[in-house]
Amino acid sequence: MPDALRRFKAEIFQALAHPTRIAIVEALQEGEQPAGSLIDQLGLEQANISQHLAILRAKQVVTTRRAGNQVYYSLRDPVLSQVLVLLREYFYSHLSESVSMLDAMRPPEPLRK
Amino acid sequence: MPDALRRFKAEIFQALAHPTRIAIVEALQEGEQPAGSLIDQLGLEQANISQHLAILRAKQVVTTRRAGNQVYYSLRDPVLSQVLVLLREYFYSHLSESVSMLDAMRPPEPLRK
DNA sequence: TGACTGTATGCGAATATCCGAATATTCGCG
DNA sequence: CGCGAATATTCGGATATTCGCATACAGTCA
Repeated sequence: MPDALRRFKAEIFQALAHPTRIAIVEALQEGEQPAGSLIDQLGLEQANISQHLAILRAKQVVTTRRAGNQVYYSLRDPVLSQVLVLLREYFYSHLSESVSMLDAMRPPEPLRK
Repeated sequence: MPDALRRFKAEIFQALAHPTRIAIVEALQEGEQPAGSLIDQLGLEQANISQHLAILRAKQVVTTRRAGNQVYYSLRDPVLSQVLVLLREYFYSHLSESVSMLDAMRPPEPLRK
């Protein structure tokens, strides 16, 4: 039985395991927003954001509401917000190691090839 | 600046985005354990667990302590534990949809090929 | 209907993840 | 040193993610 729970948690983590999707969730913390507004804020390709939204939808992290032309997105449960808050504290409480981890991890695009 | 934070969170989520790694973290909630003990509990290949442990180490989710022959693993910060607790509540509070999501998502290996 | 805005989906290529099998490494002991 | 136990790393192939581009779909308004 707890195996299903573990798979479930893994799915949720996977849904959140991308900077763009985290940005989306953060933006939705302020309240529901139409997709277009998210696209503006994040400044990425419309199709790309829509794909990430599809993932969040599939994992039921967000819910949608259609209003005429637009689709409003919102977080399904504020608990997900809390998770992000916890991780922010975690990040700052281990700031130095955390940063070095990020550095080490993704040679984050060479300044110039 | 918050971009680094988002990348950091994504890395952590990614680290946790696998049932085996969740099982490891759950096991470590009870306290530190040597790798061999984890292998016994989870009943998976030694190499496989070691690979997952390497990932958790790289993302600094766990820390290690060497004692002679063995390597003891422990959670670096209990906040990660709390995250799992929050998700458990989340899971149960949306139980029916959650289960159907799991079903829908991964036809979880057909009973017989 | 047709044109237009907003959103979603399909496809292909580059990259990353996962697992098993084989091989290394490290430590303690005789 | 050389062996055995505990743990780590490497490699290869199958599968999954991510992205850009092109296209499809839905709703509104004239």
